[in-house]
Amino acid sequence: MDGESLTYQLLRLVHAMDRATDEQVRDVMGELGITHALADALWQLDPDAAGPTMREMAAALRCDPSTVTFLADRLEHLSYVTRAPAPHDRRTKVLALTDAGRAARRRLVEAATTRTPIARLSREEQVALHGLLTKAMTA
Amino acid sequence: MDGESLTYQLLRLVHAMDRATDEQVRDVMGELGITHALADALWQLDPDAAGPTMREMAAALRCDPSTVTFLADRLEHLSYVTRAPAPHDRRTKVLALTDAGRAARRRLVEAATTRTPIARLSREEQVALHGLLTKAMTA
DNA sequence: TCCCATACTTGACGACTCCAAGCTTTTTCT
DNA sequence: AGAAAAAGCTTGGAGTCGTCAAGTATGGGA
Repeated sequence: MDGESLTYQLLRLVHAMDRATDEQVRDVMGELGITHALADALWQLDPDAAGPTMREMAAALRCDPSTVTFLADRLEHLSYVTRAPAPHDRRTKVLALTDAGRAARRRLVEAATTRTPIARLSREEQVALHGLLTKAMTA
Repeated sequence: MDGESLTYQLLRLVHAMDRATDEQVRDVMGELGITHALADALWQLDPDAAGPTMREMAAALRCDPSTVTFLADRLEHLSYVTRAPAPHDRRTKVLALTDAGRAARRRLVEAATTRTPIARLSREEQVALHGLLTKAMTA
């Protein structure tokens, strides 16, 4: 196995792991009445920090701002988030989790972290994995 | 950082790495005239092995068989794949890369493997990463 | 032969995504 | 201050993606 095909194998493994985790969480998304894209958006909302603006959410999701409008509409309708104009700049809308949204996000994170293939690794292995991934992503 | 949030961090890292790789390849997909889903399908076609049937492709992509019909239509129209009935069972259609398809796939794989954040790791680190990911995925 | 399972296709519908255009609010320039 | 430019969000249109249900053709077994 030469260097190129090792990287190729790693790409496949990373992709497979990401998809496998998604698949394990599908039933929870169904129970919450949300889709994959909505779950991604919920995932971005930190329960303990100030909510992002629409534009910041678009940057985090790497999508068009108008897509965030579409997603926020649905999350708001489900009462998982609120969308309020910022006091200092009324052009921007700030997204914030509701209590129901926090509960939904908690269920999502709980299911993902317990069911992902990563959970099968020991703590030492997870620490090693964290080191390698962090190095690759920040180098 | 407790065990749960370590797993959470790892999930974010794996997801971020998968997305980062996609993003680095976007321009190549544009040049090839294909979308993300079509690139995924092309990625599944082994240039050195017998092509899969539509159904096998659907299983590999974890999607509905009718979606493969849709994707194969476009790949065939772009002259990247052929779709021929299998001789022994004319119900099944076998997908195969054309020369142009092989070239397109090579460009895709080449761009992905050289631009992915994983490529920043040394060979030893990649081997370690491969061991950890394989263990998680097969355990 | 008749029945049924398998493989693919088609049509319908909803979800996702981008782009271009429009509106409101803020900032900048004169 | 007033006009112009910029920023942020929303709307409308189009194309892609994905599933489900129904239809067609082929293969296999009673």
